[in-house]
Amino acid sequence: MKKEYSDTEIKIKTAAKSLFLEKGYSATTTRDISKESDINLALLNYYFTSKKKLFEIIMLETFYDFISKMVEVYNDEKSTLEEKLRLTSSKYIDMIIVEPHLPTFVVNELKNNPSSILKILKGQIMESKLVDQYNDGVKKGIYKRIDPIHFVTNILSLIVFPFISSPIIIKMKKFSRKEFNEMMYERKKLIPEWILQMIKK
Amino acid sequence: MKKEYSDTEIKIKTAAKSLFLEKGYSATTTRDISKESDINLALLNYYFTSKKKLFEIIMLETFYDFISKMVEVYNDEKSTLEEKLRLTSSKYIDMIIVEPHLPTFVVNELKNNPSSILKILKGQIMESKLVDQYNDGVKKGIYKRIDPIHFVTNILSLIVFPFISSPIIIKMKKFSRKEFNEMMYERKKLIPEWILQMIKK
DNA sequence: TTTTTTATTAATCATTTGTTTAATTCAATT
DNA sequence: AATTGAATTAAACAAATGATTAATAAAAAA
Repeated sequence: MKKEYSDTEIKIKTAAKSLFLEKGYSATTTRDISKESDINLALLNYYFTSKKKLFEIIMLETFYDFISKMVEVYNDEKSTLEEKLRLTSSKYIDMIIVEPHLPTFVVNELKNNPSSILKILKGQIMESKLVDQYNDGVKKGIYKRIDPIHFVTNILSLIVFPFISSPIIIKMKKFSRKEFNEMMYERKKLIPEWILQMIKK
Repeated sequence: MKKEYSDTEIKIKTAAKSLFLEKGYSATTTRDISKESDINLALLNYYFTSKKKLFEIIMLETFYDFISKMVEVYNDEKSTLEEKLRLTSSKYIDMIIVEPHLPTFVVNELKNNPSSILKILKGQIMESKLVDQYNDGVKKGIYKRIDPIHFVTNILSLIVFPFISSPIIIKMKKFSRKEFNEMMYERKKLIPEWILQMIKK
């Protein structure tokens, strides 16, 4: 299934990913990529046929990584709901701090490439162990009965949106990037607590 | 202060806004705009000097509208904190349902045009009546003491992020656009309740 | 070593894109 | 009616861009 990439291909992909993440598809030129990866311009088409195709490969891989990080935790058999919340919050915030352009890239380029890429999602989240555990809690009468989509949406919203709106937050609070990250580290602990308060009766 | 725009200028601006919102700055060409607005290509530069300048005008106005909607409610003298939450939630969701591309556009193009546009924000939110009311609640011991930035961020996250991630939600739940909107109408009521539960001791 | 295949390069092509020019039409002013 | 300035147009320009070609170098197979 997985393709083996040569050194040159990896160089191209690495540079392309970095540029696509930072500037988006349209604002990134093939010459940008060739320069950044230090390969000849023609090699891009030689290996990846077109800019579009190259982008699709990167988009797919990136989105897959983005979702996997969540799905793995959501489907862990041993952990409780609360532990899953803590782990998701922590892992996601760590991941995005390392690659701050990730969420904007994903949500932004997603609206143009919907169905084919979004197939990855099928059932992975709405039929996860986490949602089961939430539904169990509802049956037991400890959690409120609302559509689990709200539960799942809220988790992601509280984790991801602050990164997407980081320019606004940084301006409002006169934060440095470091201070902003500290705010996000704080949220690692806070978000699971908030989510629990939201669902508890 | 406010410039009077001629018919032609309005036609250009309307078309340009629609296209910029949908496809972003780089993916929108001046010929797209000229076609969509049914004006001669040269008129774009005649009235707005350059694509860049035109974009900046639209970006500024759009961001201003986006923020004003919030700021007006946040600074209302008569309403309680709870009423402000309900009104914000309701007005924002209504606004974005009408213009679904708005949030993605704002957050996405914002990272390229930071300081000059973000000046609008200065103090408008963090020194608002809403934040005062939150701080009062903290002093009275009814709300938890956390940095109000979290409070403000959470409101916006729960309202706006679902729209940004609508392709994901729609795919996960096999929603139609109509069903998705109904989910968002549901959230009008839910979000203020959630926020209160998050801050209450 | 020779041959064949693969990888890399510089140059070039055909479009696209933002912008400008010069001519023309339209509207207001004298 | 004649004149002036603004608005509009078609055509063109120069630069940028995605992609291809034909030649060369390197590696693998014979």
